[in-house]
Amino acid sequence: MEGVDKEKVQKVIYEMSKGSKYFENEQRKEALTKQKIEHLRAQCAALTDNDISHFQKAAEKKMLELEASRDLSKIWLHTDMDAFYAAIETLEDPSLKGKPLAVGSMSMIATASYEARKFGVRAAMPGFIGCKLCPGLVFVRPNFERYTHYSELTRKVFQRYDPNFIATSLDEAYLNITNVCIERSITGEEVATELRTAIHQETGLTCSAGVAPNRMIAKVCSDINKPNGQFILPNDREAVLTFVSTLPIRKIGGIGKVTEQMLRQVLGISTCQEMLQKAAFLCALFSEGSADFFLSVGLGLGGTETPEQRQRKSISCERTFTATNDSSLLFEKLANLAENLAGDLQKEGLRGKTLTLKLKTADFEVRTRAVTTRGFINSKEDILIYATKLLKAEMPLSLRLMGLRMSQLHDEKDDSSTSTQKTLDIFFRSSNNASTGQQDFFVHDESIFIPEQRNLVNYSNEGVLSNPVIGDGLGGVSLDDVMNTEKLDDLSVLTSPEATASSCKPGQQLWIDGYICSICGFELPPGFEEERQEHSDFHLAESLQQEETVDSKRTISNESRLAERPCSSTPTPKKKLKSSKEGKHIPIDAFFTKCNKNL
DNA sequence: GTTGTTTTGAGAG
DNA sequence: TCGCTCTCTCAAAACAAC
Repeated sequence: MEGVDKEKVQKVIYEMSKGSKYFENEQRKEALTKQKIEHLRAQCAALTDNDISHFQKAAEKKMLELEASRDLSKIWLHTDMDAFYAAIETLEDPSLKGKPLAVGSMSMIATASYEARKFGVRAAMPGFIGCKLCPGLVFVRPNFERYTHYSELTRKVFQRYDPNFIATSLDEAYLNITNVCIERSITGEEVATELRTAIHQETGLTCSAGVAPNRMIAKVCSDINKPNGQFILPNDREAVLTFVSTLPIRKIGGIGKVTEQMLRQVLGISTCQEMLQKAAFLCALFSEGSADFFLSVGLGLGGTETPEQRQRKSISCERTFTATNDSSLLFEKLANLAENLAGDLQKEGLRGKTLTLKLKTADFEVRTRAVTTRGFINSKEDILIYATKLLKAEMPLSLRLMGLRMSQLHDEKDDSSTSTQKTLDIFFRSSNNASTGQQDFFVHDESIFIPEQRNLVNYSNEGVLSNPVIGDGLGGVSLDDVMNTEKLDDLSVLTSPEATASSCKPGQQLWIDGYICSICGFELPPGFEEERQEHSDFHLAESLQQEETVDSKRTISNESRLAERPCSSTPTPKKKLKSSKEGKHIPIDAFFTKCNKNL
């Protein structure tokens, strides 16, 4: 921003931050970045002339390929609303007009008005620093319903120019205006002017626009004449190359503070064009994907086709709070998060397999710990079981943020769920579920089939349930249960040897209808005598093993229980390799292959 | 033993 | 007194397949 005393702003930010835990963490992160830079420098120095010549050839080949893919036939427009949240608040309350305004709180500013920006106040800045920079700063709490309403109004306008426009946030969108330009014989510039006028008429808000042959450049262009302006780059190769020749790499979406530092300090790259000059080194030092991206940037290439609508890959929630090491408070917050996440999953009809616990310590260190469950889950109770295990493994610690994310999603509406029918363990489990009502925690044979659950089954409690049947994924686990280690570990009774042994007496094994195993539901027609015998032996061995281990398991101390970690999570140090028996998942297909071979 | 794939944690944007 | 949500990438470890 012009007129901002950047030095003064930097000094205020430094003075306000130094000595804080946040600041210390930032320094830690900077040290890590320096390490990365040193590592890259060493790699660079180790390159021989031969290496460089090899990578130069590879880079030239890649650049030719990329150049061949250049498409100048499309016209893309990027729009960005000006200080969107602040502008809406001013529109709704005209008394705010002309005042330095921050939408957010003392903790964090989401958007600042242009009057506030003159003082150096900006988005993603803590409110208390904003106050210091601009003593008269007016704060307004965010009102997302309001912003969504206005966003919808802008989208109605976008729709008229490109029905398949790509909204990247409430206030930004990409429009492919090629057809509009052709059909109405007008230029991209005329479309941009018309669209911005329409937005203003229909919302009372202003926006900026950029027009270019691809999305990457269009986004850069929309920032050039902000606020309430536009910039048009013609669909001409030379114009594009001239444009990027002096363009600082930091202007490109995807190149942030760390990448900028690495490219500048290791290879001396600061403009997009310099990417091409150092192409061989980019290919030598970075992964293929990264190198391709950097070279595309150097050539001014970007997306020109409207991408297919992507499916959601994860769903999460997280909350920041006053740092605490009070475990009861932390588990209470965890329960709230589990409830929120379950609600969101159920609202969208989704279930997930991988649960990730995110933690931010009082020192701002961020950790994630994940567990992959055997089946798809979405109930608060199931989520809480796994989340609690993950959190317990990290205790004790002082936290200021916790979050839960579910990934490897599966749409409930799509019940084909082929992925759950791939392995014997799931096969066995599902057949047992049918008779017991259990879903995710039934263990037929802990040592073979369910390594993730070993922390649940390695020790059973004194009180073994006479009836192992528990409803939908251990429903009804209360906060008290979660808080109480003993109670939580009582869950092991679900998978206790007694619980399963009672249903696994080999002598009672019957082939229902002549081919369905009454214990696990596995189907083996008469004629597969050898396999049927093998199958019976398996259940016999299983039963004997369980009986043998019952007593020893009961004697395991509480200490060893606490030392257990969720097996699928990967805390530091990484989990040990399991023995083949412990960790082996036997693909059901493989079993059938074997059967066929024996025919 | 080698190679390819998946999982996990970390971090960028 | 420094947020929330989501996607993507990378490296290393774990694991499967040959």
